[in-house]
Amino acid sequence: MDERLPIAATPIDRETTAALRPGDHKAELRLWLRLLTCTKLIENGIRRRLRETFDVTLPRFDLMAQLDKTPAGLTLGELSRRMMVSNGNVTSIVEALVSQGLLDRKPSAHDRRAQVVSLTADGRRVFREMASAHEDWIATTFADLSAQEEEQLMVLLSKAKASSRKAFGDA
Amino acid sequence: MDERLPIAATPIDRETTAALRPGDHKAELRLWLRLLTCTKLIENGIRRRLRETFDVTLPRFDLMAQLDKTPAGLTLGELSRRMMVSNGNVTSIVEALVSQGLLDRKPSAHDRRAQVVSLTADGRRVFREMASAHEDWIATTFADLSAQEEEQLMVLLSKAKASSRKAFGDA
DNA sequence: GTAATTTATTTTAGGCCTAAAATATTTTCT
DNA sequence: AGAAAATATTTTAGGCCTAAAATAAATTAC
Repeated sequence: MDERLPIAATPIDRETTAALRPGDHKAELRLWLRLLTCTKLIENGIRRRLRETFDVTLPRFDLMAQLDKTPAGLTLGELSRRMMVSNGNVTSIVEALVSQGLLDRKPSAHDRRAQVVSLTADGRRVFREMASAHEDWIATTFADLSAQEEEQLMVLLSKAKASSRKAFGDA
Repeated sequence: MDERLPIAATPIDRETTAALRPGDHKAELRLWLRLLTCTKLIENGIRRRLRETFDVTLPRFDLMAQLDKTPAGLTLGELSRRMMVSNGNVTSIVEALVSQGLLDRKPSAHDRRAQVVSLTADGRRVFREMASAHEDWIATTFADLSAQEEEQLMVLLSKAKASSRKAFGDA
């Protein structure tokens, strides 16, 4: 038997533990799972409310939100980048919203490959109404966190975001 | 003009500000968007790596992860609840994995309505290999956060999770 | 014990999503 | 200018996802 000190019996921090067992990153795994659970929980809740209250899907709402932030309109490619979904996906969501009369779609002035999409007057009116309710639902979602906790969470998520970008590359 | 004190000029905390403007919850909205961005960033990165390295989809990996944690197997309903996706969705993912020989599917001993799904020996071997790489990718994702920051993030997300559950109901 | 309700799963219809290939246009290089 | 590379979008094939309806079996309430 090994007669040396029982190092595991000494309380040591997690970094050291990880260093002793190079392949063990259970803490990070748990963190990721919690992040995922948290997001899915909120996402599913918002999705349900949007459907029940306004009969709209979450992706369509999200796309409209991007356009509301940019009244001049966005190209499909920019929408794709900002929403972090594929090009083809944006094409079909835009198609649906255009046919509902909520979006306007016109060729770009400078680039004949590109199309600029923007909210119609009706789209803007509809979106603003939904956004107001949405904002309240989100507020309720975080109701049990203090302003300070929200701020801390914001800061930590920013770090996680930066770290992730570095890990996976911006491409 | 109103001659009373210019209350907005006094530095006050955000809670108070919110109370003065009942409909304003921009801070929570930004927090939610950051949470979503962070999750999508990691999810997309992991999805890409799983496909490139193991030619497997993320939902299939996630389902196998649930079963690896529970060697005795799970019913489809339990899988659905734990993965927070619909019943029908689980049905089709299980179908794909069974036909790949990675999952075993048998009627429940006590309940003839239910089916118990578990990893086959091959499925377990394949999953363990993927899980090891996955764990490393996740570790890299959070590499720029200290152990203390990870712990703080974990705690705050737990609070957010509890708050969300309360807001949306457990149903 | 039978009827009503609940629970587990599957099916259906439709929408979201990705990756990869195809098309059209613009930019860059020489 | 002309060829090559890059960019914007669409299309295609296939998988994920939901909601709602349909089955089938178990449980609950008379």
